[in-house]
Amino acid sequence: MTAGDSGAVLKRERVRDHILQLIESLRPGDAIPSERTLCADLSVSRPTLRAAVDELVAAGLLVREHGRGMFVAPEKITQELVSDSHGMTLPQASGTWSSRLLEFTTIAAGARVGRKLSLSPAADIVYAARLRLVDGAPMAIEHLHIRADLVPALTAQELESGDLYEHLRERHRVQVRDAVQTIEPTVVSQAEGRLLEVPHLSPALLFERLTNDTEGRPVEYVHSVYRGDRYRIVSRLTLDASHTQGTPPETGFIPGMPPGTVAQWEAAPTTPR
Amino acid sequence: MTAGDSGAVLKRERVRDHILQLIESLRPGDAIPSERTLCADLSVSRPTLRAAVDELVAAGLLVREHGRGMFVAPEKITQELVSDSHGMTLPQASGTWSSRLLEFTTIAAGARVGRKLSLSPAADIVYAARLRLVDGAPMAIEHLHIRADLVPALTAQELESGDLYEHLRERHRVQVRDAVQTIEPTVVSQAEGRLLEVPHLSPALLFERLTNDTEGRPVEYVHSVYRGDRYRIVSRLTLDASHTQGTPPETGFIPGMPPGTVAQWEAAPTTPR
DNA sequence: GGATGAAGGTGGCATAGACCAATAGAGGCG
DNA sequence: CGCCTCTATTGGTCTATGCCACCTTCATCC
Repeated sequence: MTAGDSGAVLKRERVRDHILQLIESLRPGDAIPSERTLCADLSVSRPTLRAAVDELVAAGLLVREHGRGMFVAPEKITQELVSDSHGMTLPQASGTWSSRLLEFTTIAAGARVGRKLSLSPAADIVYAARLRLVDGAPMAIEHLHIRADLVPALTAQELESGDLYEHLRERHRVQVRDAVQTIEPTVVSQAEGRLLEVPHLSPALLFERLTNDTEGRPVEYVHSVYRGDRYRIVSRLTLDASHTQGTPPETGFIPGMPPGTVAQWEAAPTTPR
Repeated sequence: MTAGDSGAVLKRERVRDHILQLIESLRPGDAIPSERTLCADLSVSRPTLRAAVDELVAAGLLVREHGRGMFVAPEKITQELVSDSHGMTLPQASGTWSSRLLEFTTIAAGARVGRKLSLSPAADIVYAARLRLVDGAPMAIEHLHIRADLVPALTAQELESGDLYEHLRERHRVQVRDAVQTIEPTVVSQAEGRLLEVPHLSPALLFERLTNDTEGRPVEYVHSVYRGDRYRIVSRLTLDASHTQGTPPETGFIPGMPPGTVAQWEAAPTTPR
């Protein structure tokens, strides 16, 4: 009995559902049987079982601990949305942020970054990689690329403490004004997973931000990866009159965010456990 | 030479980097050597090579086509941020949206949904699952839960065409006013992958939205999964005076989104190919 | 000439087995 | 008694191999 034995009922799925059932009968933190035990119970090979477990780990339902075993994940993040009848209190950003500098050099921009910053590929930029932590726990990896000629005296100290934008304004006479930011989902690589202390291929948010100063010059290009299990974006949407009373376009409307919507953002690290 | 031969340099990583290099020398759509060929070239087993490729597929750099081969992904979504020096034109939402109704029933709310909508678990809700398409291509799966007593005459037709909020207002006398929405990264399940036509475990965005009407009553609870390779969130951030001149808080600031930031959203499906 | 179908290549799924690395616990030694 | 080491267990990685399903191609047949 191998892969494609008619029916499209993958062995992985059967195994996954079995473990899922197992999880539901347990509480967060409880241990589940070892890989080898489950293999025997379900009559599947270990790679197959691991493939099934991989899904559950990626989905955040299970955590693995090398040498110890597998455990039901402490919380399901999708169960956290608060909505207390009237006011809708947001779990406002909590915890104290800190940074650990991973790298800090001045290098040539290169083609890709140069294009984004409207610079020659040979122009110097300050490149810094920071691990951002909340209450000591890793939350994000930030890759900053800043025009070197604008901040010739930028120090490592300034990247490790305080608000970078404030340092830019106070010490370097660079006043940031606006930015364009894109957000998309991604998964963490092995190296990123190690830094963020999450399993390989865990969901994450990828931010790309291009910041301009008051003169319209591109100042920095930031590329960040935020942990998906601890970070979420919360927005309050208000449907304005032009939409609720006007003629909404049949085509081109956006289900996720209705047109004419005014949004207020909060980006909040969610508290663990 | 097996797994942990000192050095922590995983074979997978070496293979991945090799393929990455290969990708960079090619253009989108180009084919890369077959799995078996690469195995021979790199002297690794096929499962190992597949594990490396899995990462690249999950990251959206490579696409696999059963029976045909592996190809460089049509676009690298991380290369699409536009920034034309002055105005910053956004690749505004394009394409025409349509819906395919997957399910449409009236059922009891249950504990979880009931809690979100401030209803008794036994109260009836209209549940609808929709596949949202852009120019015919799957973009998202939406699970809607609407208070049944507010929309007793909701039809399948209304869920398949036009703006739902408009139908609610015009036909059902329900005027939506605001909503709280959370966005977090996730990965698609096997079933979701099939519907969205993306590989299993691909990155995706999970939206949860709770919508209220003008009287403050919760109307609908929506749970949606958007393709990560075709959908992204674009925001324009403006740093206001209170931040650029005031005293930014040392702790509690949010790197992804500076405090005092005014954001204007666009949620844009990215064009394929 | 156009449809048919067999062959070979490709990715997809699964197996069995091996060794490494991290952990926890049992046992021995000081 | 306390510390250490040794061992069993668990997850982590990799190999080698097989079969299946899908796609393309090309030779064949009508």
